[in-house]
Amino acid sequence: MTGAEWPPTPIAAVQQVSLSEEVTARIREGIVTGLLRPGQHLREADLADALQVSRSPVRDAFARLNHEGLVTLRRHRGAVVVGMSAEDIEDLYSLRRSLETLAVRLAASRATAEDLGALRAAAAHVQTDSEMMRERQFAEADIRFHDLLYRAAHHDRLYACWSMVRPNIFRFLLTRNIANADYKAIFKDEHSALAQAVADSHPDAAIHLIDDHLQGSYVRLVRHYAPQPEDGRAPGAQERQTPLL
Amino acid sequence: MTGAEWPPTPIAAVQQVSLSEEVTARIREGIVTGLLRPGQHLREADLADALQVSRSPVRDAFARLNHEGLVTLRRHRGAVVVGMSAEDIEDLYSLRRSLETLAVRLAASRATAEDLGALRAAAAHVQTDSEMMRERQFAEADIRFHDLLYRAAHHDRLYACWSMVRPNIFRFLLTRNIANADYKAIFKDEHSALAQAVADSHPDAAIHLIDDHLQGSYVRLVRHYAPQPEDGRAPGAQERQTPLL
DNA sequence: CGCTCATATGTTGTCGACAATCGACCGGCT
DNA sequence: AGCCGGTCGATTGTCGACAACATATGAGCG
Repeated sequence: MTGAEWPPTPIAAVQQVSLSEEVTARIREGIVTGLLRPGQHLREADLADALQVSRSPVRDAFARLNHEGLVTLRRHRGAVVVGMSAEDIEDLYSLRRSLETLAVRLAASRATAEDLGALRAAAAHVQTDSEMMRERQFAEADIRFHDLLYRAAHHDRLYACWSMVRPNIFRFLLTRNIANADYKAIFKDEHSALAQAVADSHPDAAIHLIDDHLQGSYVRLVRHYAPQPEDGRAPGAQERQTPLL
Repeated sequence: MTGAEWPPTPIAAVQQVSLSEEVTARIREGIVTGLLRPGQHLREADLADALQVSRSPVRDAFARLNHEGLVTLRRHRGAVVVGMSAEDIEDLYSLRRSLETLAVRLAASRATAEDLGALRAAAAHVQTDSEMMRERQFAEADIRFHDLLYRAAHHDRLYACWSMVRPNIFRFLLTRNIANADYKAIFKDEHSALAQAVADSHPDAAIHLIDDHLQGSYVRLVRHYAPQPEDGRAPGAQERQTPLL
């Protein structure tokens, strides 16, 4: 009994999101969906105008997105949306493998009953309406499962590291069309097996599974990378064509 | 030829530090040295007054220190200096092992000649005036070596993760009196061997060395933890006795 | 006497404005 | 013609003030 879940009917606590977090989410959304293109210069005043807020929350959002690696922040020169190169995918996944290996090992010993239930539910949720899911929902479901995996590790700093990686993975999942039927089946099976290994407290098995899972995910991502045309940073002349948000 | 080092005489570029970074460094210094005690409530206005700046840089600093895990930030309730529990040490070192294992593996293949030179110099620097070094300098030298190790990996996001861990390790090194002659010799030997393995491009050997090195460091830290009296968060009544900075 | 509700206080979140700084453009000199 | 220095516009970094929120305090009631 953790004492945190009451009443039994899971009424989600109204999350009092700060305006900064809201702005951060909006801009992040714009970046991961591709509305804000790589190489595009983001001006605080413009974003503040577009979002009807002051520059302070926008400034705060830039700092957070910088920590997440979605924008680069140069002194007195503002924020620039970073591009996604093959090296980025490689770095992201090498880091993710290190982090997630630790996560599943810890989860295998620290996960509570609630954690395991949430994990199984997330893995099953992909199964239930697997056919009708659009790319966006599929990417969200995938991210959600791995997020629960990290949460089950009960390691705040590890989760903070994952929070830096997560938006980038989400961005990859959205831009590469990763959501076809084969992948869905693969993900469902692997997620379920992973949840089972964690539930059974078999860290070695779980580590092996997450390693294969991430390796496969990485391979599929780089396979989809080559046909992707013109993903580097824009030439610079046509940066301001798209509206800001 | 990287083209970044000229003239041959290494004139350090004057680093234009933002006021926010300066404030961040000051407060971080106060926390790691123990001037700002665990559990102490930090008010933006007080810090701003003490440092003769506005609240904006202090606010920015709080956000950074929150990312580093040195303070916790609660909505409308400000920042609180976090304590150092045995679980923190365990979590920090489990995370550090994952990160640094990846770092040395990458460094073994990506390190440039300059990286290796800096690594060897840092390892040797501990050797040269090993006897006269005070705890503070020793801790700085240790951190500096590992920092160079991460830099040699040329993995920005990995380095960002290390930047979150680093201040905490530094804090541990300062509060546990880790700087006696034996430890110095151990660190010198292990750092040198590590630098050599990286220089020889032997990732497996380097991984093994870093694993042992961190394991030994962890054991020494927890050994010094027990005799440490009253390190948890203060009872709350005597929080404001010490001056702010 | 204990509990609930309204008030009060202090702190943070947000805002608009000023000033410092950076990059670009232009004129003058070698 | 090429290079250097000065000036200008644009953008960010910092500031002080206001408003919103959370907690603490005290009165009223059962």
